[in-house]
Amino acid sequence: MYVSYPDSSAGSVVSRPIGLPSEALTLENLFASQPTDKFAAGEGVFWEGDAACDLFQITEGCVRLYRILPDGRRAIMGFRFAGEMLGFSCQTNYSYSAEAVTPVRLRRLRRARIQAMVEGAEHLQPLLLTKIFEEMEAAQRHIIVLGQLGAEERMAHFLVSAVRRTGMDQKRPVAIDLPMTRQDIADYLGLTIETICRVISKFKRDGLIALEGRHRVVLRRMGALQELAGELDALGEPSEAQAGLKQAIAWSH
Amino acid sequence: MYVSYPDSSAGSVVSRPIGLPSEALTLENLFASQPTDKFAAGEGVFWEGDAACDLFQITEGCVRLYRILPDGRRAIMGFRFAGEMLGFSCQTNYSYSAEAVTPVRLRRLRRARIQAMVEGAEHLQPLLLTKIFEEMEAAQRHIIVLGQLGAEERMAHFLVSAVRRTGMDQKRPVAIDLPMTRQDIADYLGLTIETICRVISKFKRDGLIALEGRHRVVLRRMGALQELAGELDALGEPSEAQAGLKQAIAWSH
DNA sequence: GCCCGGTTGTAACGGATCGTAACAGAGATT
DNA sequence: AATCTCTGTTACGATCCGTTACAACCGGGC
Repeated sequence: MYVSYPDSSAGSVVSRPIGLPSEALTLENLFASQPTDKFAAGEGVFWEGDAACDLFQITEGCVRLYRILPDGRRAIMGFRFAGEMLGFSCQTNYSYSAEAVTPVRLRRLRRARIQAMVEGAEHLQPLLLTKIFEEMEAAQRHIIVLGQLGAEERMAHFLVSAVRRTGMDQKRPVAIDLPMTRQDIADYLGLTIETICRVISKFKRDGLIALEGRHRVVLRRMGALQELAGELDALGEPSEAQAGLKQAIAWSH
Repeated sequence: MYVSYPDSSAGSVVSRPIGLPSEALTLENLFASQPTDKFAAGEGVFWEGDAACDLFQITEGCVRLYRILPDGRRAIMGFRFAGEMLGFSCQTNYSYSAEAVTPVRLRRLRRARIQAMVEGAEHLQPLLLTKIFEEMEAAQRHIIVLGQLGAEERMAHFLVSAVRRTGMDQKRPVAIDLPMTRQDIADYLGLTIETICRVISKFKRDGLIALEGRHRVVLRRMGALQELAGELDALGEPSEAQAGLKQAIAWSH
């Protein structure tokens, strides 16, 4: 059962379930009441430089975020999977383009709408800050990966990091989907596609991983991979969301 | 002439000049009323993991921000020069250490104090967001430099970027100070000290730069350097502060 | 001035990564 | 099933950058 509130922006309405404490007015709940858009694999969601009017939550599929350099090189800034959000760290205009890697469903929230809601629900502000801080931490980890790690270390970090995001943890025989292409991984890790392939092959030879088709990897020796990755994730990734939230609350109140 | 307000945290007070329009309550003005701390070259200001209670503005000198990896490698996340601020993108705890490169003077603001002030002066919030967005943009540029550019391109970007920060622009014979060591530059650009030296020597041979002692560089052919850097800075660096401010205002109101 | 230590510069070498190209495989189309 | 196309894989030579070693420079202290 839902109730509608008039929205101060553009005459649209905002719905939320009644009977829940106002603490349940989370970003997730806000997104939940939005319709879902569909994108085919390879389709663009928005482009670098577009006015950043919307925030997004991926319902299904995988999205790549990237920038194209003047000379044509592509730098992938990150990936977003089902359940994750994007757009929070952008200013007036998106600082990267977003493209569907797989078929994607997503919900979008107008910024103007969120801004209006913050007026009446102050506890929303820290939730926004949380998201920004999370993206900042991810960017800093990325900087370290690109600046300090070798090819194998980068790949190991990428795999371990992918497992972390799925929630399942530590257990030895974990299988994950890597829906993006090798080229995507290369552009994300600052390497070439051939180096990606070579490293994957080496991991396979050494028994660290096994491949089940192109886009599915079994991580057979998580310990070894984590060691290769340099325990870099241990610095704040698991409790990231909690720490971010805690801080965001401290910030705005 | 100043007036004091009770501060909700720990019995301290907040001062600001009276008689000015409230728009003059900028971060700069807040810092201006703080005493300055002194640090000798090499001295630490704070350490990664410390509770992030303070924001800082450098009054004089240069500070390096870095993280130490488990295996001892050092990743320099950035430098801060006189007039610049730091600490905004950190959560409950600092995500990097800060060390004086040269003798440094800085002013510090307690976070709790700023938070309290935001209550009574809503227009402060967008100023904080601006700073966070600026650091996010810098991080994204850094990611592209480390992931996509070669050694010469990285160095060219570093030099051009340093000129941009001083304010003076485009004019051919520009001389800048690089107070940090070659090792610092190497750890910032993800290269070794020898590669830094090689590239600097090559730039000198090719007439792109001239050296006046170790820590002073004359950029003789800015055009060539900018071209090498891949016009990467053109993507938002000059108007960064304005765009950030504009967005931050939109965000919080 | 002189010494001394740390920083910086130079060179030679080796290894990691890149670029090209040829091939293999999977999925789509006919 | 046959073909086509795109992606992925492997091999090999080229290049870039890291490693090692050592010399030169600079600044501070005596």
